[in-house]
Amino acid sequence: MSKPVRDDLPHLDKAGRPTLATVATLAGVHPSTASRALSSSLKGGVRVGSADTVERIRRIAKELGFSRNLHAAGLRTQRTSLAGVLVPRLTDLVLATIYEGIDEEARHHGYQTFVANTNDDEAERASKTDMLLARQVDGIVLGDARIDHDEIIEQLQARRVPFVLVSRRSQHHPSVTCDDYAGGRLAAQHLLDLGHRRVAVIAGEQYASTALDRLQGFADVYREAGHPLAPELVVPSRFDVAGGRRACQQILNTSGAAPTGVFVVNDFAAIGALGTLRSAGLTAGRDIAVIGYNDISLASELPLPLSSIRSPLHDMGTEAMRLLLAGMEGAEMTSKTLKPSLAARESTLGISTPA
Amino acid sequence: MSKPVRDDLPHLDKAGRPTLATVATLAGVHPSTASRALSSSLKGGVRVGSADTVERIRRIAKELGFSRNLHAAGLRTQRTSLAGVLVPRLTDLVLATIYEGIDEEARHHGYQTFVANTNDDEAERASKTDMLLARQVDGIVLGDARIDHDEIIEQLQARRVPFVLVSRRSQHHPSVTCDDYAGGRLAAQHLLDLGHRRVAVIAGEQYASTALDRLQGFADVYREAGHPLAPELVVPSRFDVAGGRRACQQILNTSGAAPTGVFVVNDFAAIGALGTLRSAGLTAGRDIAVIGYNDISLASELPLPLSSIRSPLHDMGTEAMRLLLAGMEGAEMTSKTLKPSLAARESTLGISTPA
DNA sequence: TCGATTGGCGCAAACGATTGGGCAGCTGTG
DNA sequence: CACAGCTGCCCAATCGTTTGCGCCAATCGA
Repeated sequence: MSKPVRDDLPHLDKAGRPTLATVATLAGVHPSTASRALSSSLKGGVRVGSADTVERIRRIAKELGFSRNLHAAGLRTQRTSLAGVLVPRLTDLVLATIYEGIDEEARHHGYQTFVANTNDDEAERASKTDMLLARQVDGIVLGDARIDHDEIIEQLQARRVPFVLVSRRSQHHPSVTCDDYAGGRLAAQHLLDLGHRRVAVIAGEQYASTALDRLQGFADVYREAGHPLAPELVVPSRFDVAGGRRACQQILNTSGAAPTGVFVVNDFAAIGALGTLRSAGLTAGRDIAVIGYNDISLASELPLPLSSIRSPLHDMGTEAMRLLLAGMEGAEMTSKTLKPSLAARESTLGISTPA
Repeated sequence: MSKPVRDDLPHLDKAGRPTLATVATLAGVHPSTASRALSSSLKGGVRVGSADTVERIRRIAKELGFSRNLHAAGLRTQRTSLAGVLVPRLTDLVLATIYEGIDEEARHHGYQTFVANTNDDEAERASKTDMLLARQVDGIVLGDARIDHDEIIEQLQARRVPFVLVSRRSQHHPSVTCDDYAGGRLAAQHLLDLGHRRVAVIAGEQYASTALDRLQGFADVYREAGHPLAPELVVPSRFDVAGGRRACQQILNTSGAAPTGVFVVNDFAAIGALGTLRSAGLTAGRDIAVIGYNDISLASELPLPLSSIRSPLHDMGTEAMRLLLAGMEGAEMTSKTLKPSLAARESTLGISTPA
């Protein structure tokens, strides 16, 4: 990086770090000249000084370890190179992976991201959104949209802040999602092919389009095949391990014929379900088939490898950011849908004993 | 939140959002008065206007949905209320959990956090640090410190930026960590108590104090017990699932007597190891004991519940932020060490077949 | 009635960077 | 030699907010 800051320079800021004026003074030019010299690398060289002046300024800036105050620059230019990201929780690996995609793409385009958890809570969503706006973000990626009436989205529209939804869609707003309906159908067809006629669904949160669409696709396939789902075997749940555990318990407690297969709309919840089944003395893959959703990296490595629907999480993030970048430049924003695929493993195929 | 922005107001910013001047004009006062009225809630009411003026200004601000431009404010006050956080990767649940603790505590004290991944890569660490400094953060939490020579830390010291390490320690720098040495000893004592004499260690990255300390504690107990570790059974690894898988494969390939137990310094790597064992036809908990580290929420829910050393991740985050806050106020910073504990489960205790 | 005190606000200068406009000094041409 | 055109840089305004200083009017005491 750079040499330590010296203490005997002109125009240092209060933290003792060099400012543009420091560089300019040392180079014997006006701050405006220094500004142009340092930013001409970014913009096509219009109105930039002579080659040796530019060279000298750049060298001095580097020697000083100067880095421009992005807030001051943003104040002047009205652009912060900041994109806000709102997610339910970063400890949810699914969202963390999407976020990494978002951030990666943002950096490739000179943007930085500011991320915050909302815990799917309305009050938190509102306050975190306000926080992002107070930080003057140039645009927002929303990872926690609600399917129906979403106040936050309306706020953003009213304030004309460019935004894009990711993972979850909401009405006609621009979004990048995985085709959850198709994914639900994939899961259903897989279980159906294996001969499962009576199946349960651990259905996730009912305000999330992901959960709803996956269930819808799944239910449609079973209905079309002449085996409509039993309503008591479709139970909502949280998306985490504990949620899956509870929902699975509820299914096991249901009277009537036990299901031979379970579709869990989220891998973490599926792991919770596996835990419950184990506690109940059932072996997944033999006594009951279990298929999850998202195909997180753990799924294939579990002591009992979990069948799952793979969705391109990282790509969803990068695509979402790309769409937002387009939107911030005033382009039309058209939603994008990525394709899921099936990853069949022991939890549905049965247990293969290796040699 | 607030009403939509009107278009016919004075002094809107370029994005059409109201500024302090908008509020002031509508309230018929000078911007400085408005500033004082709106910030007196924060600071003990010195030099603040009459009660009804303040009231009127606050009401108008709320009606307009005014929120102050934090960058402009920071420019003036030289304090951004921003803390930077550097972590190896947010998709590592361990770091994500620590980060949540950090962020939570920060918000309680009116700070926001700006987080970035460094992938434990020196170049990325440098550029992300520069980025945080360009954003004028008031302090930094480093979650990716190197045990030995750490350039980033020296930079921060030279620039007099308050910082604190979390999870990993480095020399004498202020840090909040879990007592990894003690944790390593716990794991060793557990395996020793169960009768394992020949054990392997999947030892993690050798630049991280967490990995080194855990191994050291583990090795010490075995040495003291008269069963020093076989060097070929101690293999470094990445911290993720794939890293554990590879390291475990290497251990299985080792000539000589096979170990009866494995200590993996990280739960994700432990899950990878479980995958390898399963592929090799070995059943963890019966053929070989496996114990991980961190006790992530999944560990207890796995089809084969994983024994692990629990470390208070969330608390480490909050404590780290507390320490940083103290440091930012100029207080002395003294490192803190939290205590780990043992969570023994089937992967070491053996498989209990439920009724 | 008048001077001293004080409460309530306004004024203007910052903070650090950017940028349109403009002013020198140079070269080239007729 | 005069003038146009160009190059290379500076000037000053500006972004939105904060804050030391000081003004004005109201209140009080004598």
